[in-house]
Amino acid sequence: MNTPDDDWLRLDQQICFSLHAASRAFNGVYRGILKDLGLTYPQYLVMLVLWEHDELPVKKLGEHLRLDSGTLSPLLKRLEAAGLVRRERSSRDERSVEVRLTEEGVALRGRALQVPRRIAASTGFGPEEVRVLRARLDDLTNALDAAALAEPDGSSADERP
Amino acid sequence: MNTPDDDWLRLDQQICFSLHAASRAFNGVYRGILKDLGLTYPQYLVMLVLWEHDELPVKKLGEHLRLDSGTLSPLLKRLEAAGLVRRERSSRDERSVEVRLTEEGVALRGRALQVPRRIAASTGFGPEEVRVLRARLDDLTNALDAAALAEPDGSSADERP
DNA sequence: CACAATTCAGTTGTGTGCAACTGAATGACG
DNA sequence: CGTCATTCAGTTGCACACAACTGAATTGTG
Repeated sequence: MNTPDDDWLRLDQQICFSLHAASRAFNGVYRGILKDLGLTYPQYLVMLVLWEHDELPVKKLGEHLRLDSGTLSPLLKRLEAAGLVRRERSSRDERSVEVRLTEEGVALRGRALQVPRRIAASTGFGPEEVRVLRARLDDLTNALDAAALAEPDGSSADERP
Repeated sequence: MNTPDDDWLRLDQQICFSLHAASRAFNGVYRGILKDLGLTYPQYLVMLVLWEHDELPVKKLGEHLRLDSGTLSPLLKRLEAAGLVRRERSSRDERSVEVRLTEEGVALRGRALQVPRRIAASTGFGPEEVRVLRARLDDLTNALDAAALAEPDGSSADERP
């Protein structure tokens, strides 16, 4: 059972495509539902974090979402333009920018409460299935992240002083 | 255990984030490995399809990958600029454009054969685990696609005057 | 205290992904 | 045969993602 290279390539096509497609399909379903709130999917992710924390520096936000400032900065500017968040440099540390919800941003949470319900209704997934799926995806992410750290490319690594 | 709205929102945060993060982590691992081939992840997906079919109109390519011309046209132009594919309008149907591999494109397959092996090595996933994961992701995609069709949105539609 | 290394947000450039549109070619139908 | 709808690739505009960089603030070290 050697599983020749050709078969591996075919299999890779399938898994690559499956994950890519699943991600985009998920995005698409949320897009339709979030349109009512005037949010994109990544903006919704940011708001979910802020509804939990209420006030957070950009750095922490990025750690929660695994996103860097190159993605977050313009995104937060758009959320600010929409009146949902306010950004102000920390007086403690002038390098840091605190992101906090406006009243409008807090109020939006009320309307967002129906989103998970609509998603669940759309997919027919119950809380248990969601939990299982989430666990598997996290396993995958952890494996991939570990792999990315272990083999950043070819050779020249040296990441942790 | 009625699972109040607040808990649903928290759960939604987790599954949203998990899928989003998994997709990006996957992308990141492939990015590192595909850099050697000079391909991006979506370009690799296109090449995988072409290695199977050798010649395909843009339309069919889009059906295989669930991508539309808005995404494929510029991507294919880049692959053409890289010398991997050639695009020529069909003589049968002047609306259609046939995409076919160049010799270089065909040759790249040889170097790509090591990609799945390196991915597998990076993640420690065997063929069986890959198959199971793929099946779950396809289930998810099918559920989400069906949901997207069933509930395109709700209000301002007006798709065909 | 001075000065180099680090941390942080932001900017720039490239490559998707998708909606909406354009324009050319084909097909359907009276 | 002529007109109108449909099909197809391509373009435009917007919003991520991410790498690489900038510039300001802070920290660590001597």
